Amino acid sequence: MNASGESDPLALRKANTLSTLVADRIEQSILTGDLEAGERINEVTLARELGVSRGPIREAARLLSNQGLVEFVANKGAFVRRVSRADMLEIYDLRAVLTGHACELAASNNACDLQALRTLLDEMDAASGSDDADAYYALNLTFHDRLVESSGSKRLSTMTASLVKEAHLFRKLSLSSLQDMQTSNAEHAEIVEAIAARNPERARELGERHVRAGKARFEAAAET
Amino acid sequence: MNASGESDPLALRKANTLSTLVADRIEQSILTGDLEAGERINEVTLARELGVSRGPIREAARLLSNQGLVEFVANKGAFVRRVSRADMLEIYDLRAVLTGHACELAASNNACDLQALRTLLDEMDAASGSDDADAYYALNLTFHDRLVESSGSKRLSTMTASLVKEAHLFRKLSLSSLQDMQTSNAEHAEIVEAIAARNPERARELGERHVRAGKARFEAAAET
DNA sequence: GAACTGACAACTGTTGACAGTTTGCAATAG
DNA sequence: CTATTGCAAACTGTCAACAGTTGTCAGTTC
Repeated sequence: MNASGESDPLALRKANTLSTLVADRIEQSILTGDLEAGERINEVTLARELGVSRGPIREAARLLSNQGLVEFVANKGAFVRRVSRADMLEIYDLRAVLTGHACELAASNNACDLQALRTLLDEMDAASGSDDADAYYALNLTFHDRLVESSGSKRLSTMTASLVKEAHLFRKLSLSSLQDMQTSNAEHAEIVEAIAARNPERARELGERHVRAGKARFEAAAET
Repeated sequence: MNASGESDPLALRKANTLSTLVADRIEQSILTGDLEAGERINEVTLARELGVSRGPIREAARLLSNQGLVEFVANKGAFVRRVSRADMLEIYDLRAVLTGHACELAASNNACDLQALRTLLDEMDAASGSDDADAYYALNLTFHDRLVESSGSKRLSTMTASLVKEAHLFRKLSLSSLQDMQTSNAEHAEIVEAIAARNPERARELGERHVRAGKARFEAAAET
């Protein structure tokens, strides 16, 4: 609501720099679809809109560029990344491999919060029980987030997060039939089990297979 | 007045923006050790040195920050990333997984330039034959580069490149005994063979194991 | 009527200046 | 002699103005 952000941002300005806040803002605009894929990010317009100068905007855009959300063209500016179907398949493959690795590490670690993961499993069951695809979708995201985080590898987390964000840019269809949700969550449960059982190989295999299954679902749904 | 800037940069300015050139320059300074790990990047000094203003410097730093070479602290500036031994192990694990994936893809693709890879194998053999660790090191880098590129996945390439650059920051020891070079290149050859034989599973397994072996060599050498 | 030319408008790239924060040093109190 | 406080220099964060580029559109020519 604060187009020229007042109370909240000002408090944060002590820790975070303006560029960071602007970056968050742009990121949100992109992920909510407020800024469409392929659209140019007009610096002066955005600067006026947010009540800052162009400097922080440019820095924020640079920050997002290496995260894969934004693309730069010299003398033409920053464009919201356009993600093709081929990109999506590539992203799924990478996520599969990284998720598998994360699960392997999580199964070897002591630092995995199984309780939290199991709670999310239950909540996702509830969501699919009431056929609430939106809720399931959100829970699924946080589940995968937690899963990767429990690997203990920060790099792995940021890599995955970046890929997930990029995947968001492909908006054609959000999938999730009732059937899909149920099988997906069954796979989740198996993964958590393997981690709890301290079986790294199996955890890896299941984690990788789960994302590959997601890729298959995507491919099936995106058949045109 | 560009301290050691010549005619070349001016020609490139048409295509690339100043920020990009500055970023390349900084990256080089970091990788050659000109800028030491943990050192702060002084904006005004660097700006004066390169004959540009602070804007491009800041943007370049932002560009490098998401590449893992530079770290930002609010109101304190940009620091050359400090890479610990634990970081190195984490990086090795990730590289192992990604390299495995790259090999798998390369074995499934038609777009793999086997000829180039084999040439590199020979050159590395020659380098280890004359016990030239530096040459081997450089060749090894390009070999892995080519290998990952032949996966056809651009994202995979940039991810790996980023990790490799980060690993460069850990300078303690460059490893490579004669023995290491020979075994390492034998592994390379096996990988190329598997790719040529169109055996994705084996290629993946070998690629992953090769980097893991590198990790083991690193651990053995870094024992203090 | 179609193709080319040249100016104009909109935007990005870059710069130099201003404001706020951090840090090190020096003076002072205990 | 040590600890604390206050100041000043250095540096980063931000801004507003200038310079160069790109794309468009009217005018001209064939």
